[in-house]
Amino acid sequence: MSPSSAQLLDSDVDGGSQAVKAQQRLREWILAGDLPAGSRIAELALVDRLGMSRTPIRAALMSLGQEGLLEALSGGGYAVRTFSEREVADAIELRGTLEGLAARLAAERGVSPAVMAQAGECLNQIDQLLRQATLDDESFSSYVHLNGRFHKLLAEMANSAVLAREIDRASRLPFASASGFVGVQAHSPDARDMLVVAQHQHRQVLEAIGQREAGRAEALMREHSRLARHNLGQVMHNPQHAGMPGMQLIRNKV
Amino acid sequence: MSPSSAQLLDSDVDGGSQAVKAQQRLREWILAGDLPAGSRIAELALVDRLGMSRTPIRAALMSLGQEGLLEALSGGGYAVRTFSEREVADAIELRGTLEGLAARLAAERGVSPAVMAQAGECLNQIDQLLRQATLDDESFSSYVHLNGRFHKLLAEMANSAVLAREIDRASRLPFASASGFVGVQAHSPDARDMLVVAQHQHRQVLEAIGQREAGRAEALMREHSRLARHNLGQVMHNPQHAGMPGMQLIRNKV
DNA sequence: TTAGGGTTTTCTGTATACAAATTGAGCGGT
DNA sequence: ACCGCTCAATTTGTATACAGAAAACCCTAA
Repeated sequence: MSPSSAQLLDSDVDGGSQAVKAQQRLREWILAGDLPAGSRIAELALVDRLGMSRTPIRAALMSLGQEGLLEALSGGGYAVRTFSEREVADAIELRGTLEGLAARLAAERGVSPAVMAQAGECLNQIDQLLRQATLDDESFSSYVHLNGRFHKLLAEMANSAVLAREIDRASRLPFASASGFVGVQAHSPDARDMLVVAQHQHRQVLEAIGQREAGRAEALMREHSRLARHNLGQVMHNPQHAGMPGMQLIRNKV
Repeated sequence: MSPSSAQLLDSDVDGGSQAVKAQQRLREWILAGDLPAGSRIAELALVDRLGMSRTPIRAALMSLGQEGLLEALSGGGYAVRTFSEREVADAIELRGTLEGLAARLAAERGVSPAVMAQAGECLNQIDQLLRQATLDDESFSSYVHLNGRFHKLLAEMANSAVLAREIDRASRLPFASASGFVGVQAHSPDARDMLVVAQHQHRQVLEAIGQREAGRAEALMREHSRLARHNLGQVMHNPQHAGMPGMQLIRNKV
């Protein structure tokens, strides 16, 4: 993985600036539920916990605010935001729509053989992973990694910086990301089957892009995001919410 | 208009905090071309020009960076960003896709009669405006205002905070916004005709949403954004680039 | 003349000090 | 008992001072 793109890897190596470090650690805390949701976050408390001055902390809070994890309060300051089930569903739909647009543009404009080969290799590795009848935790972890890589490649296939940027943004919310709910379903009986379906869609999308079938590529990518939405519904009706980073931020009612 | 949403109105009343003021004035300067594009923006120079300390200036720069008007440089700091014609086209396509999603969701979920009435009234006012055979500058200004209002209402019809937020974001880039190119074409001979076409699409979309025709609503909204793209092409091939705020940021070649 | 290296200068990132504003509690009135 | 007001304490927003790093510059050598 490239060091420039701070993926979902927690407690990565300490990023260059204090502000980046603060942003990373704060994001971890928010997703882990270590910060109370709804009430204002006192900056001075973070000064103690993070061991740095208010300046980089304020910068990090601002970034996380524009990222959507924090909401700006009227009187100033920020609070950890919570999401209704429908808001999460909308975020997934939004990501699916953007990825659909990327797939369509990729099909319309054509993709360099090198990138297509990379994506194909990525899918081959997933195929190899799914060859096992039962998957252990490590396999799921590998799948999450490969799946993220495939989606990232797909976003780059459109060769559009603005679109790639926006897809990245929409995938920032952990429950909206491409592999957000994969880990949650890991211990479900039909967990592997779901990955098989997802992988089939991956293949179809890549084929559609290769064949320059723009409409089909877009529709497939949209449908692909429905898997995440399905998983969301499953999870919300079962109290096994543990396992995913940002699950605490999804409030059951109201 | 609500004071909370800082629309496209330049030199609005001085916003509460210094940081907001800095953001507004910097945005104006960037869009007007008062800041050199490409090279690093020295914060100290802004301290002189804005008459405030570096702290709120840095906050404003960070916001404008995440807004897309500035790009973060490797060695730190920011530079005014420029856009290729294709990047602008992509930004328009992105906005159209998001607005299409909003229209589809609005049709699927249904819209309260109150909001539908507001949108209808908005279109009636546009109709009244277009009743004139020739439009003066004030009429175009009114159209821009009403058009922005309609698009904003449409974004709210989906009743999705995340989507509305993203549409607002995608419309921040002036040349990607719904009424970005309207003012440019104001003195074109077929300027009014184009507004007539746009208004027809407005009516069709609203009708589709009212009839719960989700697919049609989405397709119409996407097609509606193609008008902006058409205008982009027109403008890029004619050297009448003056008139629009952020036109300097679109580079002709490379 | 040009390339390279070292030095100086400027700039960004961070810490801290200060001011304005908001929140909360305590108190008095109805 | 409840509502409103005042005042104090905490908190955010801003200004400034400092440290490290990047960049520009100049000087030297080939």
